[in-house]
Amino acid sequence: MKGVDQEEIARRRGIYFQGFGIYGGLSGLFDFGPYGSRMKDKIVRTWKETMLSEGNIAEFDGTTITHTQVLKASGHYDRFFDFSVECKKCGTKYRADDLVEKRGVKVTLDRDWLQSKITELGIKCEKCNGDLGEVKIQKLMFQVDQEEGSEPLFLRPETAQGMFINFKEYYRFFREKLPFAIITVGRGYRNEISPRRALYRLREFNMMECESFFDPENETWVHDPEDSIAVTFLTNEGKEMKATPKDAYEKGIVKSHPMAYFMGLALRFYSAVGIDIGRIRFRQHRKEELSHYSSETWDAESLTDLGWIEITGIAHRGTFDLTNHIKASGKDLYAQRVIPRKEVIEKKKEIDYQTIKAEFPKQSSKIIAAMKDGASSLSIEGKNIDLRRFLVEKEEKVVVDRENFIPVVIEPAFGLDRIIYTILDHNLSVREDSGYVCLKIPYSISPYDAAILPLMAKDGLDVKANSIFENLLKQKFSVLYDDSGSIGKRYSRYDEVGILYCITVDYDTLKNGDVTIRHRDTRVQIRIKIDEIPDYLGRNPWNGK
RNA sequence: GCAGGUGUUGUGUAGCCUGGUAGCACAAAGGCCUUCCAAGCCUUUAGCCCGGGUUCAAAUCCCGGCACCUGCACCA
Repeated sequence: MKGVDQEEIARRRGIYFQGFGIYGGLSGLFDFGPYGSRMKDKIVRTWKETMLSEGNIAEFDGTTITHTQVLKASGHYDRFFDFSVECKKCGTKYRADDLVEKRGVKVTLDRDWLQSKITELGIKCEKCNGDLGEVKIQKLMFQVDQEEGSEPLFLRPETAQGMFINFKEYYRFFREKLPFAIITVGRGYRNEISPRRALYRLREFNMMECESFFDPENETWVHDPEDSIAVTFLTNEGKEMKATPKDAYEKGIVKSHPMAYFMGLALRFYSAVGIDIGRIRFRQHRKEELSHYSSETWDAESLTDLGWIEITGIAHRGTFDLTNHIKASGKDLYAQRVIPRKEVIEKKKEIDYQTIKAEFPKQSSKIIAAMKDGASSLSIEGKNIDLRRFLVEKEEKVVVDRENFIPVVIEPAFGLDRIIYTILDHNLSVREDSGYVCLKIPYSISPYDAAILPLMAKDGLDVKANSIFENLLKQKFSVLYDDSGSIGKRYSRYDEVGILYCITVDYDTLKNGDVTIRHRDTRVQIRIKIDEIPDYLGRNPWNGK
């Protein structure tokens, strides 16, 4: 939101702030404070509820330290090094491997090799023809060193891989039926060259990822795409139109049914956490922007004071990941489909043990061993014997009703930190009359259920308020108690961190046993009985109004 | 990584050019007052990014480092 410095409020109010502050801070690393941690938790909970209510989605919680083989198979390892070289004269930066490759030379990803090739080929700056400097290595993944001499490990650059390599566990869990999906909430790590802009580009970030698996012959989700929320779709051909995910699928804007479905889920989730759907659009990746494995990718973008930022990527990963893990691990990560039952007659050649024993009673074991090794002849007692005559052909009926295939994957990946940034951006508003800031987030992601405030900290009001506070805590409500300063100041304090209800204990409370409940957005107050508070907070009757 | 800019209590900032007690506002804590939307008064807590140099004296000038911000480049 323009006019409000989100970062300043986040820092002052303990929502989020730069990590390692007392040591000067480190860019791209942010911590969540007392309010932010709780909000983050509730956003994650909302996301999980949205996803898990599909019925055929299950959770996975994997490690962040990752086996190197996984990243070699996934292709990350090869992109682990970025070789850059800079013009000494004008400062233009190039990818060293690109420069060499452009000259038709097959590239070896090695610094010294690239350095000598550049010298050998006499490659100069493309802009000013100046001399190029030293080839530098940028590591894009964080490396974890093990014992000296052994292979290093890496912190995962995405949470997805754990869900691919454990595909079979989930395939069994879902009793071998597709489609199903796996979700993970966790951290990923990327060594960004220049992480900046608060929560937008981080080196350690929170992701909520979903990997859904389909039979390529039936790429359909179990429910129909959302048809009640419309947003703008921007295609890679530059077309722009307003549509619901269902429309978009039916009109062929979005090719994949599940992809359209997940767009709808995303919209439902955004709206549940208070993101303004009017400031959301889906943008299709251009051909040259697509990852090498993807045939179709859509980003959900939100409009914030940083401009349009990507908050979710929905990518068609095809069979890329499972295929690579099958190759690299040699393990079975196939799914099976039922096909029309057919009987196949298989011809097999078998060893005729009886004849061998009858003809060569003493050498039979030697002959059999030779045949099992695949020998076609053997010399026994000076005579060369053709072993092929001991093979008899047999026919066998085999019933085939299943076949293997590699499932295709559609991945909706939500960037939690950017979603938090968007939520704050869309919900921080300035009151017109006072100029004070109010964070109008939904109750479901509000950091606390309510604040309990005595009108004044005397005449027993504080004692009464405190007993209400203790009582609500016992009933597992998340509440705060505050008796400092004037009542108006306290209301404002909780408005700014998005707490929806302030419960005030005043002089009538002592007489009548009731309190006032004040609504954050409207500032309207009503009176209810003390006993009714739990029920009221549980029902949240003000939500959505 | 390059270029430019910046670093002063919890937050926002003044002071730096021209060296001499580090100031303001808000926030926070304690008190007085106050019967519902950041009231007032008194009191208090708390700061010059780090290291070195120049100087009688450095927030201020010089050197080095670190960090952050913006642009460019890079990048899921």
